[in-house]
Amino acid sequence: MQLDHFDLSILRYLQVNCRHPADAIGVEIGLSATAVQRRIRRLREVGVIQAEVAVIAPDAVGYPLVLLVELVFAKGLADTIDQFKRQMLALPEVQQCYYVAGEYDFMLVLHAASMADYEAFTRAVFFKNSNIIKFRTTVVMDAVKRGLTLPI
Amino acid sequence: MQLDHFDLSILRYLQVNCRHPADAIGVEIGLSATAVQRRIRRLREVGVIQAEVAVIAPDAVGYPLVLLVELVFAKGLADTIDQFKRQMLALPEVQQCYYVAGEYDFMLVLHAASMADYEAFTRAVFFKNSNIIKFRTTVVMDAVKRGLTLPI
DNA sequence: CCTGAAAAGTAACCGGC
DNA sequence: GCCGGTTACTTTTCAGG
Repeated sequence: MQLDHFDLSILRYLQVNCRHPADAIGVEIGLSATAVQRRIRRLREVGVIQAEVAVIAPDAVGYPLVLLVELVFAKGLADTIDQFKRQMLALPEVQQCYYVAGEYDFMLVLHAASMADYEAFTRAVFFKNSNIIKFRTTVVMDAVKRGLTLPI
Repeated sequence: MQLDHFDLSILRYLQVNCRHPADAIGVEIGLSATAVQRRIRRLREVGVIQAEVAVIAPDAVGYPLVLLVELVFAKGLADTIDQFKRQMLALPEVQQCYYVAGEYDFMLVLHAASMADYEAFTRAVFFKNSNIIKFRTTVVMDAVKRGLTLPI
C-alpha cells in the first residue's frame, strides 16, 4: 500500500496519541474530518496501524525491574528457533524479542517484579531449554526512552 | 496510588486495545460503564497510563531496518550521561534507550531507512561525541515481539 | 464533502456502604 | 466521605446521499 503525505501526517499524530480527534487532525493538515476517518480506517485494515494500546508505567503495576537478555543458541536448528519465537510471543514477561545476526542470536527486553522472580523465570525458560548455550543478563538502571514511535 | 483488582483488570484490556469501549469492559469485570471511565480517567491523571498510542508497522512507513546498539562511555562524567539521555529522547530514530549496569553503559533500539542512513546517524551522533569510547551494532533479522505489554 | 444517526465519552446528581 | 449507579448532555465516529 502506498502512503501519501496526508497518511504520514495522520500517523505522526496517532503514534503519539491515538485518541487525537479526527476533526482536530483534519484542520491541522487541511482535510475534512470524514476524510481523516476514512484514511484511519484504511490504515487499520491494511495493517499499517497494527494496534492502539495504552502505555502503562511499569512501577505502578509492580514491575519495576527491566532486564536485557542476550541469548546464544546451538547452531543448525531452525525448528528450535521458531519454537522459541512462539514461546517468547506467548510469555507476558517478555516485552520485546529480537532475532539478530551477530555474536548472539536473540535479544530480549523483559520486566520482572523482583530479581527472585527473574531468577525463577530463567530457570523455567532458559535453563530448561537445552538448545540455549548461554545467556547474559544486563540490568537496566534507567529506562530513558521506552516507546514505539517511528521517525516519520 | 494503590490499584485494586478492578484497576488491574481495566489496564489488562487497555494495554492491548485502548479503544476497548468502557461499557464492554464494564460487563466483563462487573462494573458500570461510568465507573470504568472514572477509573480510566484517574489512571490517566495519576500517570499509571502514560500514553495511548498507535503502533505502526515500521516497514509500511519506510523504516524496515531495526538496529541494536551497545555503547560504552568514558567513566566519571555524570553530566555527559545526562546530556546524552536528553539527546536520545529528542532523536526520533531512537525508539528505546536503556541506561544499564554492566560491560556497556547504554543499549539502544533504533530504526533506519537503510544502512547508509544508519551510517550517517552514527557519524552525526556517535563519532561526534568524544565521550563515547566504543559502540557495537547488531542487526535485527526478525523483530519477533515488539510491544510494551506488561504481565499484569 | 456534507448531513443526520448511532455510539462513545463526560459531567452532575443520587443513594448505599 | 468515598464509590458505584443512573440520567442527561457533549463529543466523536459512522453511513447514505
